[in-house]
Amino acid sequence: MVKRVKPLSTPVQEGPLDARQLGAFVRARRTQAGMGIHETAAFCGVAVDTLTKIEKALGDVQLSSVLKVCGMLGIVLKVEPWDGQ
Amino acid sequence: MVKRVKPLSTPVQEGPLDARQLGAFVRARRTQAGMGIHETAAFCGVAVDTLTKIEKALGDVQLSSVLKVCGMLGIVLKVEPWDGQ
DNA sequence: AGGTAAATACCGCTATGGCAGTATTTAATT
DNA sequence: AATTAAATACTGCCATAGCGGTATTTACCT
Repeated sequence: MVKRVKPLSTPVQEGPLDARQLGAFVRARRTQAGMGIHETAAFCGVAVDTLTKIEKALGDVQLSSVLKVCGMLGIVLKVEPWDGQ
Repeated sequence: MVKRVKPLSTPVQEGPLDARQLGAFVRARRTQAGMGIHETAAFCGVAVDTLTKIEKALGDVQLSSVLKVCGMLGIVLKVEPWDGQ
């Protein structure tokens, strides 16, 4: 009777990051960690609304919110260098 | 007598991306392209204020603004996969 | 199918990001 | 040092992101 969060598989990114892909990564990471939305939002220091918007790519969000969530969930963002490293 | 934009070198990123590093990448990319702030803001479809905030990491910005700027300048953001690709 | 927890939807309220336009300061080139 | 464009600073307005709290819906588990 203990309800669990169904873990999603890590998406494969091709091309530059967009909001939808970012959301997929966040949701995958969260579910793989077995965490709920409310729990995770509190853990990351953002509102449930905000985390939902990130995961579902609804509307817009602040960069700081994205960085908070990625930071707390251990999602590493990289800029691909356009010249030799 | 034609004033030029002084090109900055591409920064080296270590660790997860933060607002300051992102700004450095954007400014490096813009100056390497020989573009001014006003020109670039218009080209990217954001206000001068917004581009300045991104480059100097002042205050906060919308994710959509960041993605617009990165997209137009050819800056590629990647999520580092946490399991085998 | 029923019970239970997670996810989503809804509600104002407040804070602030985004914008255009202009004025001012800074800095690159001769 | 003078010139001229780029960069920054300032102003006000509007739109909306962020928030907590609660209510509702969805979906997992036995």
